[in-house]
Amino acid sequence: VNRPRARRGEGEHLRDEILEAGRRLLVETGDEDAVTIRAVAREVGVTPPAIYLHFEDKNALLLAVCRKTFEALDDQIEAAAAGIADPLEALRARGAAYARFGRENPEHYRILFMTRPFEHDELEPAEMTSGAFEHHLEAVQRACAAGALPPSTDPLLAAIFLWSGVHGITSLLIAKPKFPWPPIDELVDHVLRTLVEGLLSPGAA
Amino acid sequence: VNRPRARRGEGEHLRDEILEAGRRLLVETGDEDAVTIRAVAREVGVTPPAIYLHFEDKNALLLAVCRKTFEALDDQIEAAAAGIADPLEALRARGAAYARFGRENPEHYRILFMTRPFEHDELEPAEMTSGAFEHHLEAVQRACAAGALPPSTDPLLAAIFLWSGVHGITSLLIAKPKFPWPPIDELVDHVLRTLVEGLLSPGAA
DNA sequence: TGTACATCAGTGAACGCGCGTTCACTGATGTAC
DNA sequence: TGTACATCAGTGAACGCGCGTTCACTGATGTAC
Repeated sequence: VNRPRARRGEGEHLRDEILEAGRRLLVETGDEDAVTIRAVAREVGVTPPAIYLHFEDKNALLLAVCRKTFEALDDQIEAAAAGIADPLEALRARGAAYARFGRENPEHYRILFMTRPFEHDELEPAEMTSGAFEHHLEAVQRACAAGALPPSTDPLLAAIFLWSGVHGITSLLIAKPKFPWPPIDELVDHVLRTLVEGLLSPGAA
Repeated sequence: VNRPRARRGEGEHLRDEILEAGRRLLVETGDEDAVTIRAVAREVGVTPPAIYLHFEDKNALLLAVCRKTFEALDDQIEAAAAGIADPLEALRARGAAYARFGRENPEHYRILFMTRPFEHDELEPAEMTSGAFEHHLEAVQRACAAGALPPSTDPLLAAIFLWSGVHGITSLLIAKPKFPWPPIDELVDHVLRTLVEGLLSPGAA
């Protein structure tokens, strides 16, 4: 519970340490409720009131942790799809990256997509997602423009369909770890392919 | 905080009242954490220690509430599919009933499918689901037997695919109420139809 | 029919705990002169 | 170069709260004789 005090201009440094400690607590305890002001302070090696120098309250702290995580998710998806020319392949790669992120960071995924929205979050709708959904929608639109999806396809509906499908398997794997799942990699791959098949069917307007 | 004491054999009556109060708290507060021993006792009109006459601890109480809810979900799905001859229609009707349950009982759905599994739950895997997944799997197998799905279909994979797809849209609607969803009934219907289209595609082995 | 007594559903008070948040403060860092 | 002083990143103690759980108890209900 001892640590060097920051120099004059280095208040921001502690802010970063606090965020990182919040992230670490989430990962190590696997419990959103474990991220308390006091636990974070303990983790950083600082007294609880020091947190308030950098965050208005507990909610603001959690919100900041989430925003950081959203950026990481978006980055990983963009990186996975970069350089893939075929638009359907790109959609599958994006979905695979999304599912992988969820399985590698289950507690972050949980807080992003499986918990009740925060109380005072005017930023939920779009700002909060750091544009990840917009990027996804654009990828679907590119597939439509390339003629890779049926002409009757509504890009927004198709994008939501894919998102909810990938989210479905990702979140079930997290929520029901004891369910007798078949081999998980094959399962996720099968789901991704079958989802895209559904979009390709001319029956689904 | 006054209520008539139960007669000799009527201890079970209070047990039911406790479960019902737990369910009500979940619905009214919309917060799993609001279901505390003390809050339930307050709701029933009894002192906290009285809860322990009927449940070993807080976990056992929550578990009992969940089991009750699982039964309700299973019942509603079975009722929705009863009397539908066409096996694909039956699958769609089951999915629609599942999604409806989630939207009408968001907090129950959350506790059933979106929260961390409890600590000492040897019953998670199958007993906990009250056979709901088994019933779903049987419905898929009937569709296979009737030749309504491609012969290469693996019933277990197909059942998980449908479950995760319906769960996906259901849980996203609950977790992201502020997202600019298109009209919800049409959206859910579209997702259900497109999921089944995916299964029908011969490409998805 | 009457009475002593066992049963058992529930009470009331208390325990120790960790939480979010506040407040007055301290003491090293950098600056003005 | 030296010193008084403002700044500001943090401390330490305390607040009131609700929680899960325990323990010794009470008092109406039903039963044995």
